[in-house]
Amino acid sequence: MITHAQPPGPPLIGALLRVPWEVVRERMLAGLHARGFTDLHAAHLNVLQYPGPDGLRPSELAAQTRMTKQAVNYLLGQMERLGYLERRDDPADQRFKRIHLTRRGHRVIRAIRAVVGEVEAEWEQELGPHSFAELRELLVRLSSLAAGPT
Amino acid sequence: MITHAQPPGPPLIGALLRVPWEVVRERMLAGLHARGFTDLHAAHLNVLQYPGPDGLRPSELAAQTRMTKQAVNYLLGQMERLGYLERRDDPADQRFKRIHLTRRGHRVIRAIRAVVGEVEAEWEQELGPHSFAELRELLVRLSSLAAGPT
DNA sequence: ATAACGTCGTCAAGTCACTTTACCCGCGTC
DNA sequence: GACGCGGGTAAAGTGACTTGACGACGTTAT
Repeated sequence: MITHAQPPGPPLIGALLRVPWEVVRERMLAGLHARGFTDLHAAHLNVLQYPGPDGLRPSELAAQTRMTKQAVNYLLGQMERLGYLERRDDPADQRFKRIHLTRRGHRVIRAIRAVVGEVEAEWEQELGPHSFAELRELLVRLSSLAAGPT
Repeated sequence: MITHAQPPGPPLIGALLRVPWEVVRERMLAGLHARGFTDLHAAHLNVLQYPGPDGLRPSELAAQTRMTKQAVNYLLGQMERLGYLERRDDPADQRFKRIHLTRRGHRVIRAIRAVVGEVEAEWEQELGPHSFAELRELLVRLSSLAAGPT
């Protein structure tokens, strides 16, 4: 432990959000590997991020994840080869494609939710049920106004 | 807006932490660019992350940011060339180096805190002072037990 | 004293997740 | 039927890393 010349000041909301978020992210990846999905990397979590890519067009997913459509397609190509999803033609419009999760893909989504559920349970235990419920509700409000302050 | 066959379930704590964190991260970078620090990229924020690298050894910073020391050194080299910091020999032990922020480096740290302060003020306005204070306190508890559950 | 050892910082090469640029292909419009 | 547009994709280039190796310094054992 080192004390600095100038005090760091109060903890910033940036660090306060970053630290738990990184914990969740690491637990997700470790949990997937532990459940046998050893061929998934951290980058693939971006494609699987809530609520999942099933039924979306690649461009929609790109907009949602704030990546270029090429970057998304690069990851989709890998995950298709690994058997997690398929890119089929949209029957209504031949210009579009639709992402369809395979059974394995759906299992991954469930696995992620299970892992996050574990983390939530641990935190609920540590913070107490009341505090944890309050935290969740505040985060819901925060992330809804952060996403679209309509 | 598309409704899916299977309901997405309640919003996961992962997404709830990720969305606001990404907002903060984007605001930090945009704020630095707006204040004239246009030569900093997203990766440099990892080096500057709370409470900042001043006085640390490269290895300590690597451990803190969970990067390899080579990755940290790569970024430190860039930021040294850009005039944000210097790597000097530790006077007590010639094996070590110490990171010293330059004046410009200290200005960046202050700029980041100012930007995050703006975001905090906005969120406090939207959530109300009481709710925001509660959110911060809960996040402090959460990220302290996430970091080291001693 | 000096030799062995353990880290720290760093150089070099390789890898991976992207970005940039460009193109083709359906569909709707003029 | 030519046109424009937007979506998906292929190819090359870039940046942020990882992996592997190594010399320098200080600490410990001989």
